[in-house]
Order: sequence, then C-alpha cells, then structure tokens
Amino acid sequence: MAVVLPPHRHEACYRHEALGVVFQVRDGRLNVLLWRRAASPFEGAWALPGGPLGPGERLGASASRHLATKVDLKEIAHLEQLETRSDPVRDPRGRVLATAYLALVTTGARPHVPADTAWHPVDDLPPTAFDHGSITGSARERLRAKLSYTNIGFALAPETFTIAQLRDIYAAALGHPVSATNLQRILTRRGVIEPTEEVARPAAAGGRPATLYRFAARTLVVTNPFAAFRPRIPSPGTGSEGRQPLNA
Amino acid sequence: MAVVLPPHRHEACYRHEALGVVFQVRDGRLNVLLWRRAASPFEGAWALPGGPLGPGERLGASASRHLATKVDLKEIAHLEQLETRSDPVRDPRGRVLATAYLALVTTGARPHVPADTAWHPVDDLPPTAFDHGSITGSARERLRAKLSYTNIGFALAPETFTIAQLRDIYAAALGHPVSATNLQRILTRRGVIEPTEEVARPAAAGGRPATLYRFAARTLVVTNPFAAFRPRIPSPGTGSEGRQPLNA
DNA sequence: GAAGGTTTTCGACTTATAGTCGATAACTAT
DNA sequence: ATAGTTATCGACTATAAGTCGAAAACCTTC
Repeated sequence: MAVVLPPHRHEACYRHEALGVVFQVRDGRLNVLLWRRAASPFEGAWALPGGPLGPGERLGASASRHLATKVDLKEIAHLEQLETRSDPVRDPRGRVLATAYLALVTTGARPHVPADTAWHPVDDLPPTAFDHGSITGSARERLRAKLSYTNIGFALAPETFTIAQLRDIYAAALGHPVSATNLQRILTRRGVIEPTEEVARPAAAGGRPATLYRFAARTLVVTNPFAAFRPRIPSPGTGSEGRQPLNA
Repeated sequence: MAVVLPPHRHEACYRHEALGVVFQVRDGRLNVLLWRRAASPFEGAWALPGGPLGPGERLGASASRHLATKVDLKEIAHLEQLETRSDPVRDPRGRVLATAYLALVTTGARPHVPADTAWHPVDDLPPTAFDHGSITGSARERLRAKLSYTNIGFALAPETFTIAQLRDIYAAALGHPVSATNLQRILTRRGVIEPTEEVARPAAAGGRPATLYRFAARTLVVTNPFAAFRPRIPSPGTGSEGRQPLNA
C-alpha cells in the first residue's frame, strides 16, 4: 500500500475495523442487529457486525462489505459515519481502532440473517462485547437528533405508509409518544412527506381508510436548518434595498 | 467468527493521523490555524496541524499533542471529534487514515504560534494541502449547527463580554447577521449566558455602558434539545394520572 | 339500511419561541 | 445643558408547535 514511504522512517501502524449499527423498527420497537460470539473474548456476548478494513478500501465500503455477510445489503436504506473509537484496550486481543457506521433498514423489510445473528430491542440489550453497547447508544442518539431536523425517517419507513404507521415508527425510534396530528402537519409543511393518491385498507375493526403517504426524497436532506438568531429575509420589493440594520 | 485470532493470519494495518481544525474569531472573522508546508507533496500549500497517532495513544490525546506544537494548549477551550477520512489516495505518499478534531480558541487569546504557522479567514483560504480544505468545511458546518442548539459559544467568547461583542462573534462564526436583542433574549432564557455585576467601560465615543455577561457553563451542554413531535408534559397535579392518550 | 363502533383527518384554539422596532437609559464630549 | 452614542428593554408581530374535539369514512351487526 505505502508507495514512496521513506524507508528510514518507522511509523507505527494500526489495525482498523468498521462496525455497523443496523437499526430497524420491528413490532413497534427500535431493534439493533447483533451476532453472538462463539469464542473468547466475550464468548456468548453479542457484538455489532463488522470486520477489518481492507487494503485500498474506504471505511464506508468496508462497513458495507462486512454488513453484507449479516444482512441483505439491498435493505440498507441509509449509511453514515458515526465516530471512531481509539481506546487502546477496547479490544483485549490488541489494539484495533474502530469506526462505527449508522445503518438503517426500513420497517417491513425482512432480510434473511444468519443463524448466529438476531435483532434485539435497543432498550433491552443482552450483554454486549467490547464497547459495542456504548457505540449503540451513540448511534441511537444520532438517530434521534436527525429524526427531528432531517428527513431521515425515509430510511425507517416503508415505501408508502399511513400517518398512524409513521407515528409508531417515530415513537419507537424517538423513545417517547408522538402525536399523529402534529407529525402529519409538521412533516407535510416541511415538504418531507406527501400524500399519494391511494388509501390503505381499513383494519379488521373498520374505521376510516387512511391516505397513504410517501417521503418526497429518499436521500438525506436537512429540512429544519439551524437558523437561530438569523434575521428574516424581508419579502422582495418591500422597503429600501441594501439595508443591514442588524449588524450596524 | 475468528476465534482466538489465528497467528498465521496476516491482518493489514494502517498509518493513522490526528488533525486539528483550530478556529478562532479574530477581527470579526472566523479564522483557522494553518501551517505552510516547506516540502513536497503540496509544497507551499497550507495544511492543518496534526501528525501520526502514537502507540498506546488515543486519538483525542494525539490531536492535543500535535496541536501543542503549533498553539498553546491552554488556549483550547473545546475539542471534539469530527470525522475520519479514509480515501486511499488522500495522501499521495501512501495510505494514511485521518481523524479530524474541532478545536476552539476564545476570542482575545493571542497564543504564540511558530513562524510557519498563521491564521486564515475560513472564507478566504489559501491553497490547501491534501483534503484539508474539505475537512475545514465540515468543521465549520459542525460549529454552525452546534452554535444554535448548544452552549458551544463559551469556547469562542472571552470570560466576560458584552452582548455586542457576543453578537459579533456569533455573526462571524455563523456567517450571517445576528440580532443582539434576539441573541440576548434567547441565550438568557435558555440559561446559556447570565449577567455579571460588572459593566464594560463605554467606548471612546461614549454611550451607555454595557452589562458584562458570562457563560453559565464552560463545558458543552445541549440547551435546545430536538423535541419535535413530543407532547408537552402537563403541569403536575393537573388532571387524571396515567393518561397516555397520544399513543392510544 | 339504520345504529353503533372504529379510525382517520381536519380545523380552531392555545402556547411557546423567535424576529422587529422604537422608546428610554446611561454614558461621553463639547 | 445639549448633542451624540451605545445599550437595554418592552411591546408588537410572525411562525412553529401542541391540544382538542368534531366530522368523515369505513366496518359490523341488527
């Protein structure tokens, strides 16, 4: 890999792994994909999918590659870098840096997973290996924050959905009750979701059929930008031009 | 899968460096600390301070250690991890992963910097080395976002300050005009800043002396949490208990 | 097909937060 | 004193968000 490395210079190098925190809302709860370690260290504990970075490989590609062994890659609707852990003793076998990625799978997708792998509700985790429990916590915080100022819900919700379904998904991911009325109004106003022509079949018990919505975009967009302290832009054609009174 | 790491297995390892994006507001503009490369590659271009990760060293400590050679460490009021770049060709000399850190220096501090090192306004950068220009851009976005939902301003502002000074600092870091009235009200309500007993001496031209403010905390606190879609908590003692109508 | 049950949707209201603007306060210099 | 300058504050407006209940649109049962 090293091309013109100065031969006299001895620079340390480090093993590096990519980890994926794969979230999916199942049965109204936020779940994370973990596999059970069969051997020491942390035998029997549950770990995040991941593995070593390959030569010439980027971290994002590495995360995808290792995830592909545990879950169908096509089902991963969003992937983003979280953080890099560098504690020298995070792995008792030796030093390994780890870069964690947040990966989201839409509700309803039922990707096939290997026998040693299973979904676990994030607020009821089994014993975890290494620092993977703490990494899962960071991932959850990131997801929570982004749900409120981006359209990241597209990666958790199915292609089309009713507002009630979306409310349940948001409630599971956010960890607190969500008002359907509010959710509909806010996301519609922001242009995050839009109604389709179709309606959902009413439940067995009957009830008014719900309109099906979809996400307007299926790539990440920041929809609620941090605009604090910014003066409003006056509507064009009004007032004198070139005024900048707030900075004077 | 791999149990007790088979000793015959040759796992690749990678050089890794920590980089610091040091920001300071100077003369009403957001500046970043860069040093001028004297040798190839990118001879004459400007680079972020940083250097290789040491054995047994954590990334944050490594960033601090390398920053110490370019700026007085005591002046760094806040340090946080940004992201890890892994493009195999980001360094033409060979593969080096880089983890970037955001570092903030308070206005007014005048740390001594080496001869090859200088401050540059972020919106008027000279030619930069490697991917350091892009990393600086990411850092700036992070700073902008955090200014609006955390108390991170404490790491940009001096110990005490007038609202007008704080407005200039925010305006420089955010890149848009800021209303002093609004800034005062919002940050006070959130409990981010608080008035001291003292007042500033009026400027040469006179004018009413301004109250000096300080930040209530000098460590990072999220003050404007993302609470979208969350129902309000009813004031205690009101209504029947145990109701959860929004999730029903 | 009328009645009653269920779920969705919508409008009207209230509250909280943020931006605007001008009046007043408190200083300096002449 | 008077004029000039800057800071502070209150009152107003605008926007966003949370609450609540009525009406809509389906189901099943009688």
